[in-house]
Amino acid sequence: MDGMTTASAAGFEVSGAGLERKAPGRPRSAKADEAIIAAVIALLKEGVSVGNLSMEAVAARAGVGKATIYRRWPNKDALLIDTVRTMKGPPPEPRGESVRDDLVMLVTAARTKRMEDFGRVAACMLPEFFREDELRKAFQMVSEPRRDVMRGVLRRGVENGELREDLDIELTVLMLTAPGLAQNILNLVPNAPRENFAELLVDAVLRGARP
Amino acid sequence: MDGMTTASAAGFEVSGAGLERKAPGRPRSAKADEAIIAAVIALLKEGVSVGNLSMEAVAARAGVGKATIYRRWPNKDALLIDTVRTMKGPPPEPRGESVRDDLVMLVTAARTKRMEDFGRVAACMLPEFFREDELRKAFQMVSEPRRDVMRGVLRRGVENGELREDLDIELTVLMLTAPGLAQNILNLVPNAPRENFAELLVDAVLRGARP
Amino acid sequence: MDGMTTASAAGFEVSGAGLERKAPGRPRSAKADEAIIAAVIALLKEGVSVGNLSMEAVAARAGVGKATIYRRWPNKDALLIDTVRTMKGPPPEPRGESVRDDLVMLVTAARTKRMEDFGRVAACMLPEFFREDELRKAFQMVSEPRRDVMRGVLRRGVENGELREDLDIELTVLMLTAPGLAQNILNLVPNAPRENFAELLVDAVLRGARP
Amino acid sequence: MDGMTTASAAGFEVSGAGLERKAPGRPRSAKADEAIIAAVIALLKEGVSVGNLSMEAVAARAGVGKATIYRRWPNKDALLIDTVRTMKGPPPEPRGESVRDDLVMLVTAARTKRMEDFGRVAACMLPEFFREDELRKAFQMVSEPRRDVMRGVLRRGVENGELREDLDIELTVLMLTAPGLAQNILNLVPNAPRENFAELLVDAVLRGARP
DNA sequence: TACTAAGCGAGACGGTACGTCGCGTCTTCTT
DNA sequence: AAGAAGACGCGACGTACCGTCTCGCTTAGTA
Repeated sequence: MDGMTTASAAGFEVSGAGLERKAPGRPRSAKADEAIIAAVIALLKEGVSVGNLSMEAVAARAGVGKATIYRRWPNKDALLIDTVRTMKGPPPEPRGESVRDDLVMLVTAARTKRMEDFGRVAACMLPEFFREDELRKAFQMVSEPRRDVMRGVLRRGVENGELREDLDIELTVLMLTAPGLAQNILNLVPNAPRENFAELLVDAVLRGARP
Repeated sequence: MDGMTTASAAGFEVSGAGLERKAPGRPRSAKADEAIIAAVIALLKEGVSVGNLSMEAVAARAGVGKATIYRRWPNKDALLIDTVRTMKGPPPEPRGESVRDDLVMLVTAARTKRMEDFGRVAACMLPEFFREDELRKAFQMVSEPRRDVMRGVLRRGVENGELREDLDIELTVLMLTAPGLAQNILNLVPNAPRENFAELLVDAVLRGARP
Repeated sequence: MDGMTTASAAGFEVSGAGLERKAPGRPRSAKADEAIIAAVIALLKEGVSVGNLSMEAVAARAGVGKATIYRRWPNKDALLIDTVRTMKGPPPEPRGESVRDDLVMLVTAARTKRMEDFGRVAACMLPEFFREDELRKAFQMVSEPRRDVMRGVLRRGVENGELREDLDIELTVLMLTAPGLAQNILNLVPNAPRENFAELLVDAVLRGARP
Repeated sequence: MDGMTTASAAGFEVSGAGLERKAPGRPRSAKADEAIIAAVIALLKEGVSVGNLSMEAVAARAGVGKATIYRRWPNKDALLIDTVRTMKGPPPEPRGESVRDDLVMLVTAARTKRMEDFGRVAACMLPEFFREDELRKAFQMVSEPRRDVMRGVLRRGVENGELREDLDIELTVLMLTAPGLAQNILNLVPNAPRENFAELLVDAVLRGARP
């Protein structure tokens, strides 16, 4: 699902099918796919809030007809989900030496410029989550691979004795992830530490997670 | 809140003046203020997402003309800010016995039904924060008093030796607050602990915060 | 009805009562009456069409509260009727020498600058006539005295042999009045004569009205 | 009218171009054009005054979105102009036998039920003429063809000796047209003749127009 | 002199309509 | 069949006035 280039699997659906017959008629233009996603990202970077991001503007910016967008995504939400997916890219791979270094790397990776842009878009979709639970799930799936990597690191730490045996993995994931979210996506807590944030956070968590 | 009864101080303004002459003309109806806020809350509770929450519907529900809303708030955002302020109510007061108990109480208080409703609305405003920084600040001000209470508890713990002398207070506040946000407002992390969440979180944090 | 100065008889009513007891309380300000009518006229002269003439603007221009207007006139129509009445003033008096000269004078008097302003306002009320027949009647009453003068001149002409014995007086009044209306009020016929209009019209009509 | 089928040439513009390339995109629906005009006429016939004629009501009655109206006409005036044009239809053709009969026919034709409806609408637009001179001209153009027919008849009468050689054609047109206007559009003169109005008027005018 | 009742400027009130914008769909011609 | 273009029905936006209703303050005549 991560490696696909066309948007056809979006809209909350999983492509499912194995070998489909080649469809008749003119094939969809891959160029259009990219132009559309790029247009969304460009507009968002220019400061257009998602509420103000109109499909009309996206189409115009991408040099594409509105129908071409709706042929690929059933609505604005689905388009945004795929945009988010594209922005995130593949999860980082831990080096595997010390648990602390890996966690610092993972927490840091969640706070790059790229992820800030991602957060910007993500935040814009939150309101819709209350309306459309499918959308929320689709969004969670975008981040799940990264959390899985972190779970792996923590499990490794428990196994090799670096971390307490009875460590609550899910809670620890949340403790390591949520502060970054609150900063990136919400930017809600005004005067939280910004320098060495990852180290500070990981150390604070590990202090209570060691045996 | 803060003692002000009319909504006129909302919309990002501070009333400022001390004893102003009574404004001429018919005064604004306090009944309308309340009816409008109540209508917003009612509609949100009925499952209307903020994106779908129309000023027209609010006016109709409140039995009020649209102009009466716009006379008080310049736009939907400002109205929602005030709604949020109203929904939150005053911050809880810690008992002052053990730091752990106070923190558990504070974290729990952030996860009541009332706060969930609050989160629902808050989430809907996030997108606008990127457009309008004033709005973000206004929103942060709504939550700041609660965070101040938590800071007080932590400082007390540092002073009486219950907590490490070099504890990073802001980081700890973030660690105690963010996971709840991520659950309440974002509900983004699917399988995080839900039972005894407050105890589990506080204990995990304290384990690394004790001397 | 023509000589009254206050607007109290407007709104399609006739004052009726003879000697009323002086009402208690503060009496209505004659200054306000005048200021309101003057404001309407001023605004209309500035090119505000009646459709765009808002009671709010009238009140502001007159330095008067809206209620002060509505205390005197039940609605915009009634106010306009009275404005029209004021603009017209009393009908002219014929000299009584030759029928032709009197008619020329009367036709001319209907085309002064003052009457053009009147026409401007009058035109603006026409649409309402289809809605409110009372309004039409009230308006007709404003012009009736002038037409009565013309009827008198024509009847005198018939009696003293200047005009045909079987002259249709009403039709002749219409023939002498309507062209001026069509020019003044409607300005609908683009290239009709404008110089010596009154003489030309009266002579053309009389040519067929002499014995 | 004038052969144009879509409303696109209305709104005070002249289509101008000769053979334009077909515009891209979905063409405007001719059905909508008709439905909108029909809705206006229907509403007016039901007694809705033009002041009370809301675009919203027109859209609803025509089963059309408001934007569809505004895509064709810039405002209510332009829509009414086109409605008026539609209501009027082509000018009547004189038989060409006697001048008197032709004039009676023309004056009569200006007083049919259809023309009364027309007058009803026309009256409603008068107020706007003072604001928007373009509108007045557009309106005059609607009636001009009919006046041209009448000018033709009068000129023929002058040429064949039925009418005075020095007859003022424009003035005579006005004398024959204005009384009907004053009755139809204004209904301002209360007790003017209504039976045989056309014959009476034409005879009165001709009495002074014969050699 | 104080009381009472209405008028007054100001402006908020519940409404209705405005003209605009964006949604997601449709209909045209072109590639 | 997909594409660009753009019209379609719908519904919300924020504004402007309507005619009504409070406000606190004159401004008279009556007590």
